[in-house]
Amino acid sequence: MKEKSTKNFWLLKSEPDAFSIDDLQKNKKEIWSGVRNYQARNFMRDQMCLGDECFFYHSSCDVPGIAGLCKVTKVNVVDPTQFEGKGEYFDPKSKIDNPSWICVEVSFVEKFKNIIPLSVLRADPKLSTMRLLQPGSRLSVQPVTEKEFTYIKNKFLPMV
DNA sequence: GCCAACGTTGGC
DNA sequence: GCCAACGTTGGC
Repeated sequence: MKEKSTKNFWLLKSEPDAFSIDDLQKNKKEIWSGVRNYQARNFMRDQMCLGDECFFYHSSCDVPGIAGLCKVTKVNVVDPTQFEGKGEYFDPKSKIDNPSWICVEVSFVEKFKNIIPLSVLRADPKLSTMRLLQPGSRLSVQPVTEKEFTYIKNKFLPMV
């Protein structure tokens, strides 16, 4: 695993009430803890590489959409919240010497002046195959193709 | 607040 | 290993 030398691209969802792009800007970096979905974990554990670029997506809010950019600055991070007994993300089945939940650390890159709303992404036929836009796509960590990533940056960033 | 889609759990 | 019940996600 993690033998790829090319850069990967991702979309990370967060509820801005809990943790927003502003929080990431303030903190500079953050451990992407609390993910409790195996598919999402597998992406982080098996495929994310140092330097991978990520869209920071705001979900469950007034205007869901892409709020900014971050990048992967640490891999194979043991999610500390799985061992926090009283915490929301405690996992009694996880063992200290064989942790179930592995994540990454991401660092702030850029906050867009204006969010790129989900509705606007959805209105672009060129993005119709994007994973985020598929019905019932709930994965909080999901891959984005390089094509999609650069297309979105080129199309929207001059305006936002 | 509704609800559809999806993931997880647990009995059998 | 099936599948029903339940919980969660997240847009609207």
